[in-house]
Amino acid sequence: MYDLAFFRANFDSVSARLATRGNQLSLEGFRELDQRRRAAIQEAEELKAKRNASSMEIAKLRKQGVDTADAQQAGRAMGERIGFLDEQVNKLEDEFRELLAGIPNLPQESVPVGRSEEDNVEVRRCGTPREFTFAPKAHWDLGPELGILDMERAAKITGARFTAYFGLGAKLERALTNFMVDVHTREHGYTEVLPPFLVNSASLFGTGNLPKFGDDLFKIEKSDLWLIPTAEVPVTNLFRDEVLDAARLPIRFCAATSCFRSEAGSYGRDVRGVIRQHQFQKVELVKFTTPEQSNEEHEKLTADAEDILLRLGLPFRTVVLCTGDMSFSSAKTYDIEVWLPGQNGYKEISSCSNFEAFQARRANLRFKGGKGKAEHLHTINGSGLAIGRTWVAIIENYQQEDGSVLVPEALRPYMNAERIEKSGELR
RNA sequence: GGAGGAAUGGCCGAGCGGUUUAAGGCGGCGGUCUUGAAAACCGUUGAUGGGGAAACUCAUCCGGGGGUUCGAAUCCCUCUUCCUCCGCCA
Repeated sequence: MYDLAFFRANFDSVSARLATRGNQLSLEGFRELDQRRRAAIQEAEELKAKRNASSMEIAKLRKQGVDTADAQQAGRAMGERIGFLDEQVNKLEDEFRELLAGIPNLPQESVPVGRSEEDNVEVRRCGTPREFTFAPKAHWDLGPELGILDMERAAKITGARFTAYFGLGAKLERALTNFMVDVHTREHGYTEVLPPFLVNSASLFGTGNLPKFGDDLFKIEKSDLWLIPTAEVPVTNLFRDEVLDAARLPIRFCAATSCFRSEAGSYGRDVRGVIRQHQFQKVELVKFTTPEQSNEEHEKLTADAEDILLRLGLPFRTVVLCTGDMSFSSAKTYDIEVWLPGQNGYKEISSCSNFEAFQARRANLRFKGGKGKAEHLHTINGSGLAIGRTWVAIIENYQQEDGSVLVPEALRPYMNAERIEKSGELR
């Protein structure tokens, strides 16, 4: 979100750059609205100044025992007019807020201009997809065969797009979470945080999910609480309405949470397996930085996420999203895509974005150096990584001809097993 | 869930209808003194919006929202959060 002064001063350039995202801004009415707002403010404030002076006068006269009925009558009339004008100003400012809150972030200069996924640009590729000497299976076949994954029973107890894990399958999910959090906290300098999984709507406004994208979320009935779609929401809002000491920046947080998404409008996409679920686990990385630090910290955060894939020996590629494919709040986004033999292609496993001051303005996140004024900080976040999709990548990439799955070296201490084999527990 | 108490600037804290134009302290910043520092002393201090080229000036802000009044940090209503006690409970 932009503040009004910035928007007013830069309307034309903002408008031109937003066009590259496929957004059309209508200039209509904007200047006229602005004019009316300022006129109402001016008249109201002049009247308020008058009323203040008159009240002081009344106080003085009454001390002297003079009758002030006429002055009080005049004051009452002024009060009525002020009330009317204040109401006008509030209405106009609400209109502005709504207008400004609905405008997406500006893409950085380095973001390729494009219209869809097709126009994203690959920036690097690591590891080589394995050559199988047999036909590799997809996880939706392999998981049930191993007795570690049951989607049908999960559909019974809850519904479509939910799943249940058993035995070493459940343990693999837990091992991945611990492994990722350990690497990020011990070696990448992040502080672990365990936030609430439910948030209020002010938090969702802060990250840009509300007011436009409420349909993607699950809401708790009869309350102002929503299930988090990602840990980004509670963690980014930790410092909402606060002014942080510049010396503390950058602040790096790492949070493992469940995530809940309604997936409205994704019918027919990724319907098989556990690629797209209403509930999934994710380790999220969130940074608060100064404007000067943010690009470098964004690159580092992306590398921190990639490091998990390197350690697990999973092939991946990283793409920079084009202007038309970026999310509402982002100024620049890298997607990391892992190789999945079951799909014979790369699939998104992490999305790392620099939001610059966009979320900071909405959530009123500020920092202050020694002498200067408080200014909005920059926020960055990315998955490090999505647990469910990493689970899929391991099952599919490490499958053996006999139907078992080899556990990657890095995970063995967490699994206390070298291999996932058929379990008799689930029939 | 019940009964009480509380919320004031970056922090602590006074004020409880009209010189509050929010006291005082801490912290921060600047200065005096000092070889330097500390201490002491002096000065200074927030946010948002309007007008102005600027100096500056006006308005708003005492948890949020509403009300009473010529005038509200102060009185009334309401919501939120925190504290104490009781009840229930991982």
